[in-house]
Amino acid sequence: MATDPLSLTFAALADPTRRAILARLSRGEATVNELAEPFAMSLQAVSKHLKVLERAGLVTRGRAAQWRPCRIETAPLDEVSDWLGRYHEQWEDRFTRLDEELLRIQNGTEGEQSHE
Amino acid sequence: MATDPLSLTFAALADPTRRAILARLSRGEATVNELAEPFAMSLQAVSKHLKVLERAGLVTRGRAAQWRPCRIETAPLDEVSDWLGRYHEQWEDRFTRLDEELLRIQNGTEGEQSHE
DNA sequence: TGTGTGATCAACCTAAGAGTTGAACAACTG
DNA sequence: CAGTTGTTCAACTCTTAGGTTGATCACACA
Repeated sequence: MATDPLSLTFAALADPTRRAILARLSRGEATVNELAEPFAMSLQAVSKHLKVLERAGLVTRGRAAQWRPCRIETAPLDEVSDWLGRYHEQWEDRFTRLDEELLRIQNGTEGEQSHE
Repeated sequence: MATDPLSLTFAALADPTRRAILARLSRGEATVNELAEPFAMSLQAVSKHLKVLERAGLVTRGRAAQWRPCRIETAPLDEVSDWLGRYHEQWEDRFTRLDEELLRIQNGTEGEQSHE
């Protein structure tokens, strides 16, 4: 797998379990046990998911006695948002170009159109 | 891998090559050869990347003689944007709660703070 | 000090991702 | 028809992701 930050973030988000963990964490900190409770998988599996989220910077963990409270971090999501944003501009550009093309077609500059 | 739409989209985006392909396609349609040209990998590898993008609905392909022109599709990116958006609201909520907490601390309602 | 609890580490399995090469298919072109 | 070009299919390798179980570590508490 690619190890650049954006790829790590996207990869971390490409799993429903991990997205559910983030959803839970967005409502406040939680321990590994609390996070694992809703899932039909072992605690160790959830721990691994947390590691993936941690590697992507989406989660940080504190230390309180034998607990490791997990907290969501928003910075990587901001990066995703930025990335999306750049595309959104380009979509608009693209739509603009499409509009122009449609105008050309409507003006009869273009020949017949396929129906695909 | 998970096969729900959002997971497919995130997984497709979790690769720099595929994001570069999308960047190229956002500037207009392109053939497989054109898309493969900048990369130091075989044409077949790029073809596989395109399949991944296609499965996620990020790319559709036409047919023109022996060419298969690729076109970017924005719908899945909109889904990502929606997903992010839901989180963004929650961040704001969270920041609001943090602000409240900071106020409480500044008012001396809270005891000493750790420096973590 | 021993014991229960929270969490991770280690080893293992299976499936899938990402790349390769070689062959095959599809459509234009001479 | 033969050859060339664009693209995909098939088989193979290598690595990693995601899950399991069992052992271990870290801390609290009686």
